[in-house]
Amino acid sequence: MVRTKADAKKCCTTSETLALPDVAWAEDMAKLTWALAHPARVRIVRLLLNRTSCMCGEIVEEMPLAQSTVSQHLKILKETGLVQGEIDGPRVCYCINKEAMAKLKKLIADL
Amino acid sequence: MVRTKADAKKCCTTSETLALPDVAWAEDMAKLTWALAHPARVRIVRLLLNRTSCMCGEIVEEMPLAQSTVSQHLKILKETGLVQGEIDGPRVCYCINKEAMAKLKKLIADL
DNA sequence: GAAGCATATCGTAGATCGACGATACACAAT
DNA sequence: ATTGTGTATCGTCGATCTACGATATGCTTC
Repeated sequence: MVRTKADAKKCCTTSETLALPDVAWAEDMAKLTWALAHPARVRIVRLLLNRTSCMCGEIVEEMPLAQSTVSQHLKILKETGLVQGEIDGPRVCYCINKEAMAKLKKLIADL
Repeated sequence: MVRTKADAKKCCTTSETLALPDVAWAEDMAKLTWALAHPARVRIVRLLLNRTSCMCGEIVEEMPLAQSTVSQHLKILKETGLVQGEIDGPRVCYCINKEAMAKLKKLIADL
């Protein structure tokens, strides 16, 4: 089972394109996936998907994290556009941005 | 347009379930999305998807990064299972782990 | 205006990331 | 065995993440 250089060559079909995908596209994808790259943020998103909307306080109650930490994660989710926050008096009502969600799903599905 | 406490209440349908998703599920999702949470790794994955397989050196050539940096990213992709590396003599042939890829797609699609 | 509640921001500390060059390792060819 | 090539690992540095408590902000109510 000695493998020669010729054998190794077989593993790579050099005729296939190697062109790098668009840098902007990659950054877009990375930004969106990064939003979900932390268990706490995944749980928050899942939580919001189960409801039409949710108050910040309710999220904090369900998470084993300090209020300030949850607020930080929410900020990240807002910055990436996955989540929207609507000020409602002294509270804030969070909900999923369905467009951003659809974009993420499409990006992954088309991968 | 003064909003009272009763109005605020409307924004949240408290009858909906608030049960947190499984922690393990969230960690699973976070691990996989984190693998794509960097533009360089997104580009590498895309590159591998365009080919049946690819040598490490070819990836390095196409990326504006040092060989050691690319190797680090590949290590992360291998650890998350998205990418497999097959030793082929002195070289390593990388390819996408289709099962892991399918799992990621399903996780996102089912979100 | 004062008090109270909900949320955001600040400041900090430790952990991890991301980049690189230098170096070690593994295999092939000589 | 030695050399050369391709890849992985090490060590380091600055930047960023994540967590927290403390504090500021904004709105409502009294």
